Amino acid sequence: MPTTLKEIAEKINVSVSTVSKALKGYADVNPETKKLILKTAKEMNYKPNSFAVNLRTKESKTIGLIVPEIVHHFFSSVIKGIIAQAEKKGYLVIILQSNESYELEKKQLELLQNKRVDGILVSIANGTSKFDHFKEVIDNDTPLVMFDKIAKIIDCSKVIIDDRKAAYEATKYLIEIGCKKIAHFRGPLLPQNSIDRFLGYKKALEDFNIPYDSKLVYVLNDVSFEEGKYYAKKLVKEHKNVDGIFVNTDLVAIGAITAFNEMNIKVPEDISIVGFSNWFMSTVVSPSLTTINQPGFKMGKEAFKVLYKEIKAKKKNEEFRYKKVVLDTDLIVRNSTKP
Amino acid sequence: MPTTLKEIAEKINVSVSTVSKALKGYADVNPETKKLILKTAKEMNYKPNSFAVNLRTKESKTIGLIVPEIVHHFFSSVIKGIIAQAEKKGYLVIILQSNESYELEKKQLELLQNKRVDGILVSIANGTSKFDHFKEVIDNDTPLVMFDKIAKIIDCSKVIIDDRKAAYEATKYLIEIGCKKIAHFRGPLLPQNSIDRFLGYKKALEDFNIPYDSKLVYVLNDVSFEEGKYYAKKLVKEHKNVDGIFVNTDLVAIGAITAFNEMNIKVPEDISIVGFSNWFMSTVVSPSLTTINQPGFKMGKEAFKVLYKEIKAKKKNEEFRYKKVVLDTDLIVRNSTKP
DNA sequence: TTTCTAAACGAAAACGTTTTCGAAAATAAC
DNA sequence: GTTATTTTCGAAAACGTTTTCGTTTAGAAA
Repeated sequence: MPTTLKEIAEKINVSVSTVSKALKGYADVNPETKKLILKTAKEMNYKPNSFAVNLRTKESKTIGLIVPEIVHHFFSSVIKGIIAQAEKKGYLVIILQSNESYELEKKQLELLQNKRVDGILVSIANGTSKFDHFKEVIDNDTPLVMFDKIAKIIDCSKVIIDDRKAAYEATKYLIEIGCKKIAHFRGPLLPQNSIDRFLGYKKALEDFNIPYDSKLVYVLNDVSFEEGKYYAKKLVKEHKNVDGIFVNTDLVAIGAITAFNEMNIKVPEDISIVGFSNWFMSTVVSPSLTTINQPGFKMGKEAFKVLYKEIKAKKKNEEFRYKKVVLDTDLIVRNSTKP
Repeated sequence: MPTTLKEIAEKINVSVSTVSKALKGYADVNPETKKLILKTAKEMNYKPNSFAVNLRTKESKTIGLIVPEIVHHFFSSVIKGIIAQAEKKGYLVIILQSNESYELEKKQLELLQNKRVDGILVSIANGTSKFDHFKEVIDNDTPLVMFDKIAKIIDCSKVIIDDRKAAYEATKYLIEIGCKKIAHFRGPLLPQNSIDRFLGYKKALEDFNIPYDSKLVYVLNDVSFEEGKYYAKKLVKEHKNVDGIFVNTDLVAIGAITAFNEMNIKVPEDISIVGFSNWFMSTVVSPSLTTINQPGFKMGKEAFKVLYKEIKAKKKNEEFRYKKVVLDTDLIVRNSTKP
């Protein structure tokens, strides 16, 4: 039903080639005929068939994106940034969610490659400990950029924050306001960022001469509100005099606050809490949560920018060096930490 | 670089047609040769070129999705549902956000059509008051399904909740617990769902013989936390003895609660508040928010299911009747309303 | 006049698949 | 042995572009 080059060509008695060239601004077409072609193309409401264009040019102007979870303040902010930046450059974004599962992640990576997207953005699932599926993508010459949850072992471009430094700052702040016994609710064992946040926490303790106690570190599985509640209760059962917690994620910290409220343990008077990510929710919870601001929207934009450059470079067969972009974070002090 | 049918064919001295037919399970190919073809295809790691398949079959196994905003608990739940259901059927989802803008929405609808997606899911922007761009899509024979924020005037399939009924229930509950003077923070004037919620509120007042006062209805613009705070303050300045508010959206209701907390107005003792949507945040705010549960994930799944049927029907040239799916909501009582 | 250059156009191949249709070979029916 | 049928295969068109390369024509240069 939609108009094709052929139909335009027949209507005004020129060849398909000439129509195509006129539309694409080639020099070897008479200004008069060009004008005529443009006019009739508009009249006939011509829209290039993207399927044919894709086949011919071997690119789809589409990228793939895999995130562990969509219903998540940080990731949805990243997604928003990616889509916004991609649209500026004429790219569309196909989104998939791995649900923190290695199997799904692997399958979806194949899906996207079979669809022949021009590039892939990915934030790695918690369940992923093998990384060959990423290597395959890179070997297949599909540009790949990792963001937020990355694999150190894989050689590709990355857009991240300095989790270790941010965690250090958070813990340091707890120490500075006078906390003596500081616990840590850490993320699962595998993801790089929960490792780094843990290391930042540990380093801060060392630097300020607070003995590190592995019993004060609790390992979360699904990083949920419920787990925050559960481990807060567990913490007060198992330890006395804990006066500070650095928590891997806001959602968990909020769960902890809720538990403390229920147990009539005063935040921040009895215990100070620092979260991570600056979810919107953290301004709303009572007491509001001191946390590390993690710039999701900006991370999304940056991630696409890096990917875009790789796509362009690959197209022109240019040399390309992998980039590592580290975004700034900052500590946002609210009411879950004593002054 | 990737293997093509031709390369397989040459390797084992059969024609391209035979290879294609073997791979697609046609009956007219010898079991022996079929086995050989399948084997070599696997060996050569053959993956069909989706660009060519798209061109040939005139379908992309991809749908488009336009939402007003991605960083939004309800919409991200819907997105999750859509992607999950689409993946089950082998479809991928391209996501765009209109930012509540008519201009963007229109442009993005064209974008998706030019990309020749197999179908489009859309939730209408607040800024949209003309609907011709949707008519065009339908006239172009692209399956279109609206969800949540729909246009009554456009004849197409829709997946919604009964906003009017839900709002009626919410208001009725406020009346039943003894509220006498009930305000309403309504959404913008254009979207159908804020109209319907307002009408439900009004009807409940009438049915229970509470005089309707238009001055108690405040019209929000961007439906934000800040607006919730702003109008809560405005409300207490302009009116005495308001003892209940039905708010268009949880986010706004939470803004209102925050404002009341700051003003030392007790919720629910002085004033009861009911929100709408059941954002996760509503369990966390203090006091937790009584609200209407709006099943986002399910709505996403249903919306895709309806679209899928239309795509199939169109492909087979079958007759198709537009569907209207209405999902159940329920009132969730928490602590922002007195018992 | 002849030769050369430039402008304008079109033929055709190519991208990789799907599917129709006809042909050949093999088998069955008579 | 002939005819009819089934099985198996491949040629070729088609999807709609893009782009190379050759051809024609007109004008400039000699």
